Amino acid sequence: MVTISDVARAAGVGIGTVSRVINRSPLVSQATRQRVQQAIERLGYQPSPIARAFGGRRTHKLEVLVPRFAAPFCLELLRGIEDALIDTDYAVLLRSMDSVSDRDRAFETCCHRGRADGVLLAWTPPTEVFVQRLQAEELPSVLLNAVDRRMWGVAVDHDAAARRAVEYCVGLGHRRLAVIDRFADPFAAAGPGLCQRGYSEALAAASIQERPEYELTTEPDPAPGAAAVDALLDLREPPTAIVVGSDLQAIGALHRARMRDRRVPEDVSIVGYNENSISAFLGLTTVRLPLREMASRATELLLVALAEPSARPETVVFPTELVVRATCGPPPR
Amino acid sequence: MVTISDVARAAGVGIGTVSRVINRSPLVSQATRQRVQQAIERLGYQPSPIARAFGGRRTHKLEVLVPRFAAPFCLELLRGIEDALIDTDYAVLLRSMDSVSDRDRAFETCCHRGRADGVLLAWTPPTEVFVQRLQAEELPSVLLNAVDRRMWGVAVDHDAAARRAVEYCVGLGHRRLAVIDRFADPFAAAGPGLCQRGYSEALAAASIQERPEYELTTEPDPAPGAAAVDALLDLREPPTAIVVGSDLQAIGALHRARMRDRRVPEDVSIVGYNENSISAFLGLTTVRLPLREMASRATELLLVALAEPSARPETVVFPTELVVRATCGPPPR
DNA sequence: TTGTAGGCGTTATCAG
DNA sequence: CTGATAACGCCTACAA
Repeated sequence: MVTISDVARAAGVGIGTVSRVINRSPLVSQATRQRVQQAIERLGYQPSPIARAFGGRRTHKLEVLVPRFAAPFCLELLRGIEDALIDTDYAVLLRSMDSVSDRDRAFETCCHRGRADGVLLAWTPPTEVFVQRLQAEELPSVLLNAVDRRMWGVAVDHDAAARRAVEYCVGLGHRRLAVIDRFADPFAAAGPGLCQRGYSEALAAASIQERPEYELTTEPDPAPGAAAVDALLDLREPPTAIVVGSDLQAIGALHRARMRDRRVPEDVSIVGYNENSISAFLGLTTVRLPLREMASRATELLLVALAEPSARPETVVFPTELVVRATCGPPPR
Repeated sequence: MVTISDVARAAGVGIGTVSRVINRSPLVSQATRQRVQQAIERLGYQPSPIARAFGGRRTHKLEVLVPRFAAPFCLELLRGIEDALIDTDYAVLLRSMDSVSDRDRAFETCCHRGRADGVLLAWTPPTEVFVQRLQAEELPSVLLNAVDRRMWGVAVDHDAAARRAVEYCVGLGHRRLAVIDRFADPFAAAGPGLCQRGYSEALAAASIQERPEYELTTEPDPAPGAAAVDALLDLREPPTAIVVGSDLQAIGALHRARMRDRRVPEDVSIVGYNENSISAFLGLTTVRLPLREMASRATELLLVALAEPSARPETVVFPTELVVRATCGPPPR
C-alpha cells in the first residue's frame, strides 16, 4: 500500500506538506504543491480513509437513508448527492429502509459518531427520538423532503404544488375533482395525504364543495392507483378530473381508466406527481420535483453544517413545475 | 470516550488482555475474563470501529458500484445486499456510474485497500485494467450479472432466458419473430445485444430464417423501445411477436403498438425482460430475474472471498423464470 | 513555507 | 496465561 510517506519521499518533501496538499491547505507554495500532486498521481496514492478518521477526526463519509419506496428515483437522488460531492473526498454510506423496524434500526445505528460525519435523511420524516439523538451526538444532518425547524432541510411546497395541479384542472373547466392521494410519511399510513391540503385549498378558492367520496389515499403503486380509479368511476357521479399523489399511482389509474373505455383526457383528466421516465413517455401531465437539484443542495447544506456546526439550521424550499402533457383537457360536454 | 486502556485500568489488567477478551481469544483465564467483562459493562465500553480497522485491518465496508440505468431495480439489489449483511457489521459504500468517465473514475478509486474490504460490481462488465488492479491489490470482488473466470460472480443465463422467451412464442405458432435488444454492457453501445444469441439459437432450432430487419438494439428506455416498434410495424412484413431486452423498452413498445391500433396480443405478441412493478401491473409477459436473491448471494460470496482470499473464484448461475401474463398469444391467422 | 514529532485506539508480537 | 510495546497512516501543533 502506498502511504503518505511514500509520496513525501517521492516528492522530496515532508509528510506534513503532503498532508497539507491533500487537505487543500493554502499554506503550500505553488511549486511544491505541483510536485506533490505529480507524485500522488504517479504513485496512485489515495489517503487511507481509516487513518484519516482515526483519532476522532473526520470519517469523510455521509450516511444517506432512503426509504425503499424511493426506488423510482433513488438513483436520481444519489446522482444529485454525488454531484455535490464530486470534488470533495466524501463518499456515501447508503442504507435503504424497508419497514418501520428497519427504519428504526437505521435511525439507531446511524447516529453514532465515528460512523459518518453527517446524515442525510431522504423522503422520511424523522422521529422525535432520532432528532434528539442526532442533537445529543452533535451529528450534522439534513432532511430531504421533510421539515423540522431544528434541522437543516431541503423541501418542496407540496401544498402549493397540489393546489397548482388542481387549479389547472379547475381552469380547464372541471368542477368534479377527485384526489388519489398518498401518505406523506411512507412509514405511517395515517393522517392527511401529501396533497390533501393543497387540494382542499384549491377547491375552496374555486367555491367547490368537497366530497368525501372523492378523496382516496393509497400506497404509491400502480395497482392501488388502479383500484382507486375503479372506485371513483363506479360512483353515481364520477369525477371528471383526478389529481394523483404519485406517478406510479397515476400510471395505474391511467391504464385502468382506458381499460374501462374511458378516454383520457376526453372523458376524464389525470394529473400525476413527481415525474419519471415512464410517465413522461406515456404523456402524463404531472408535477415535476427537481430531485437531483434538491439532493445536490441538501448535500451542500450538509457540508456547510459540517464546516460550521454552530450555524442556524435553515430549510431551503424548491419550486415545483407543472409539466403539461396529454392527460388533461376540458371536462366532457 | 472510553477506551481499551480505561477498561484495562479499571479491571487491573493490561490492554492486551482486554483485547483478547473482546476478540474471544481462548488464551484468557475464566477469572480474568470475568473481571474484564464486568469492567466493560460498568464503563459501557465499545471498541472503536475505526481504530479496529486501523493498520490495514478490516474496514467493515463493502463498495457497491451500480450503473445509473439500474434505477428501476437499484433498491432491489441494495435490499438483497443488506439482507446478506444484516447480522454482520458491514456497511455499504454506494457509488453510481453515469458515463464511461464516471465508471472509470469509480473503477480507479474503488480498488484501493483501506477504502473497503471488497467490491461488488453490479450490471457492468469490468474492464481489463480494473480486473488487474483488483488482483494487484488483492481486493476481493464479486460480479453481479457479469462473468469473468478470474472473479467471483453471480449471473443469469441470458442466452437460455432469451431462448426460452423466443421458444415460448414459437410454441404459440409464431414464425415471424423480432427482437428489440439492449446492449449487454451499458457503457459500450456495441457488439451483439444481451438476447441476441438466445434469439438466434431458438430460431435455428425452429428452422426459422433470421432476418436482419427484425433485429434492433436500443437503449433500455421506453421511447427507444417505441421507436423500434414503429420501425418493425412499418415493415412490409411486420413480425407477429417481439422479444424485448428490457421491460422499459417493452413498456414503450407495448404502448406504441396499441397507439397504432395493434391489439396486443391479438395482432402482435410482446415479451419483456426483467420484470418490474409497472410491467407486472400492465400484464406484460416477461422474464423475471431474481434480483434480490442474486444480490444477496453475491454479497455472501464476497464475504466468503473476504474470509478465504485464496479460495478459487466461482460463478453462481441463477435460474430465470418466464412470467406468463397477457401480452402473448397465437399469431393472427 | 516547510519538516518533525506526538498521539489517536486497537491488534499482534514477543518476552516473561 | 499475561503485560508491555511496536506498528498502523494521518493530522496538527510547533519549531525552524
